[in-house]
Amino acid sequence: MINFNEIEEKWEKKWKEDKLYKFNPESKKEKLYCLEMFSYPSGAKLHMGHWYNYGVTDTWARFKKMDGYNVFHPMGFDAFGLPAENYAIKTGIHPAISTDKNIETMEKQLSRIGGSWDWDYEIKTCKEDYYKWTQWMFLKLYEKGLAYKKEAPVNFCPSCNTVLANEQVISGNCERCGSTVIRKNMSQWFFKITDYAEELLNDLDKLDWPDRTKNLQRNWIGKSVGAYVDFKVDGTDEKFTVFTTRCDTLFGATYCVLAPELPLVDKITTSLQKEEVNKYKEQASKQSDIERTSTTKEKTGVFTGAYAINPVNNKKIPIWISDYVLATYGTGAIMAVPAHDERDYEFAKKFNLEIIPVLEGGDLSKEAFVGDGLHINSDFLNGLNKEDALNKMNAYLEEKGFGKKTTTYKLRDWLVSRQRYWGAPIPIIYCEDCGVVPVPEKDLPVKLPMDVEFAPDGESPLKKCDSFMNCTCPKCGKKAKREADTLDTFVCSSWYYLRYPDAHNDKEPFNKDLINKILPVDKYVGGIEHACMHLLYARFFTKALRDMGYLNFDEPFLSLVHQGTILGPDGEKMSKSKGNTVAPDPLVEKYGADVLRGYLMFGFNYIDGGPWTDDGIISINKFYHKIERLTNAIKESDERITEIDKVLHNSLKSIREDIEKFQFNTSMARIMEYTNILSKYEQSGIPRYYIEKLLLILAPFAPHIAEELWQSIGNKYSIHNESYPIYEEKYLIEEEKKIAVQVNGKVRATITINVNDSEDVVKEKALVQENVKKFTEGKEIVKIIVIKGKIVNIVVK
RNA sequence: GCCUGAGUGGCGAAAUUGGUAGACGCACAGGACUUAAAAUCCUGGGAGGUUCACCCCUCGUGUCGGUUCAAGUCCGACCUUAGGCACCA
Repeated sequence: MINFNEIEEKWEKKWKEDKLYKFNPESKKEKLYCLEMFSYPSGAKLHMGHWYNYGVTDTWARFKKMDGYNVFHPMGFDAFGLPAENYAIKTGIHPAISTDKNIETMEKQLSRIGGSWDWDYEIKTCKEDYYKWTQWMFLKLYEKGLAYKKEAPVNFCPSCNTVLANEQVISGNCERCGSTVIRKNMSQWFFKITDYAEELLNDLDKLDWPDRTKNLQRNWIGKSVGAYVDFKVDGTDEKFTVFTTRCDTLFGATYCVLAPELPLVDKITTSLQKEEVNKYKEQASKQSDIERTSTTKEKTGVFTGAYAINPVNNKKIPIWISDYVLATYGTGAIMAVPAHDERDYEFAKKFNLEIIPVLEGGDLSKEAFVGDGLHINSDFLNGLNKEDALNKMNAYLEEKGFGKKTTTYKLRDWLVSRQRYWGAPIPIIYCEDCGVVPVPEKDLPVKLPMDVEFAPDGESPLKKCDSFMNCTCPKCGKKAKREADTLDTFVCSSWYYLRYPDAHNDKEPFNKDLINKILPVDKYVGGIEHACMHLLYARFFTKALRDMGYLNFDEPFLSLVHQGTILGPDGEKMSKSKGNTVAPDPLVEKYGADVLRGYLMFGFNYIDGGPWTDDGIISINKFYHKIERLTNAIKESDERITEIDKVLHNSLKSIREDIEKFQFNTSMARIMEYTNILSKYEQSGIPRYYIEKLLLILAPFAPHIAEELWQSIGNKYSIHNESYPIYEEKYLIEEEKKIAVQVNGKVRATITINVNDSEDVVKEKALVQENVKKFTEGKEIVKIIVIKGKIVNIVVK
């Protein structure tokens, strides 16, 4: 019996030496870019998730290569980021050193998977030759007005001591460490992803992505169509704009509410109310986001003393402030229609504000009526339904200049600066005379200094590094200071797929012609947790670069697959604290990489994942050893066996279809069916032809074992340069077929039909069945449905 | 509350998209080989009923209805569960 583990290392070495997986960009074959999300080089060993993602996707890539595609399949590391820095703070080991070491370990471990990556295209985002171009990206976005700095209330993680993007705040907590995020006013760099909100939303329709993921993005972008309506502040020149999705209820607006942070609040607050307003403002600013947005919290608010004029009826309505209105959404101001909005109703009830119904229906003494109803108390809208009223009001507002139709999004601009060390420095210089000056392209990269004190204290560690901070202004030559913040690592990963095909280009981030040939990525595989982060950011980058003329495609990832999660044997998510982790390494040592890959493919629905079982992996070990035995039963003979041919070609057809769908469990099942039929002939010997087919079929699934056995039957190295077997239709045609005969939808018999049987013959065959007769006798046959080659259903009364 | 998925044997799962539910495998049971075990091979199997046995019958894909000659698949309502969003105006 072969020791799988031993032969695997032998072949991996040889494949590497021979550069078996060398990508040839000049190839005339159709290109296919297969990409797994690259990983962070942590100190820990590869976990089951890595194997599940990389091992299984590799089978797909190998299949495509054997099937005639010019497969581009690179690998690299997302090497900047907090863990290395935190590790450094703890141990004193510099992130550059620990990261390099981790990468080296991971490279070794990855090669043990037996992946068909071409390592000549490897990327490490923390290296100068990469982050130089990350900085270049920043400059290009800056040039285009898509990168800007502004003072704004931002999410700050007190534990990581840095700001976070909205996407990195998971229900009020830091995505990385789980600490409660607080709000801080800080001057920060943003990317204007909101400029692309509409396109990011619309282009989802073009993508072969899971619906789940598309919905997450749609939800996150949060488009909502409504109108801006301008309100004048009574007795002043001030005015403000509210956003509403129901401008048709404008006649029911009985008060307005401003977010407490709005600058306008101070301008309009009457002296009588000043004290109360200030007190409320202070209170509100102290609250965390979770406290503030809790739906269970009772409404609070304060009257400003000022009144607004409702433009449609010139009614004076009071202006309040309340924290239930968010400064960051819409305009930070609303018109309140308490009769038809639950929140406004609650607020109005508490503070005794007027409630005017403008829609028919409901019982306002109990609650707000939020359903649909015909308009009342609404002048020219009376009697209209929602749709008509909206149209009419929109037209009216526009005509009178009171407001206009508009669209808002929940998506906010992407905050990219971080007050941490281990990241790409932002290529910006501050000059007293010239202001904000971008670093000229020729001066890139702005090197990350190595000798830095990086204990985080809420300010960038780079700030304390004089040799870094002090520079001369590129414009006027005077002394100047550098930007001390670094870029979020999500910026690095937003364009890495563009760098791979041209990873060693030192003149530009990529050659335009080359990447337009190899991109977009045809198959992208990774976890769903990146749905509203990496996957959204990368789409934004692609679109922005397209608009700058660098790319001729709109979307980076045409087809996306998420692997599921392999859970611990207890059905819980694997975690060290629960002690339910299953490490790949010991299993690889015991059974080999192919067996582990095989079980990961066979034992789960790839997209669902599921709990690990040891029994499962044993069964694949048995299966591969069975293939080994069958290979030993090889017989030099040209004999063809019809029974085997049928199974072979049927299996081949299914295997192809299933691999296409990332259904490796069923494709493995078909291989098993084929081996089952072969094993019937084990004693008498199996003709070479069938053994070769078996190994070729197996090659993408168990690349090492297939290579070894291929050689053992005297074939030429390497099996991975062979073509994947193709099925022939003629073997799929069944001359005879067993089909079911139903009476009133219940199966009562099966009959064997011939392909050439006419419908009448089939009916005849069905009706003469004993058991069919039993159920039809004495009854009237209403009709007989014959579905060709599938079923007969006799309807009786 | 809103938006997505998911729910099928003891277990992992499959089902040509409306056409014999449970492919393939695990575990299990019986048998063969063996002094014995391991390994391997063969047979069996959704539940219940009937039968010496084969046949056959009833029920069966979370629940309740509906459409259809025919429903795991389509429609409606609901339950459970996972994930996302949530005072978004």
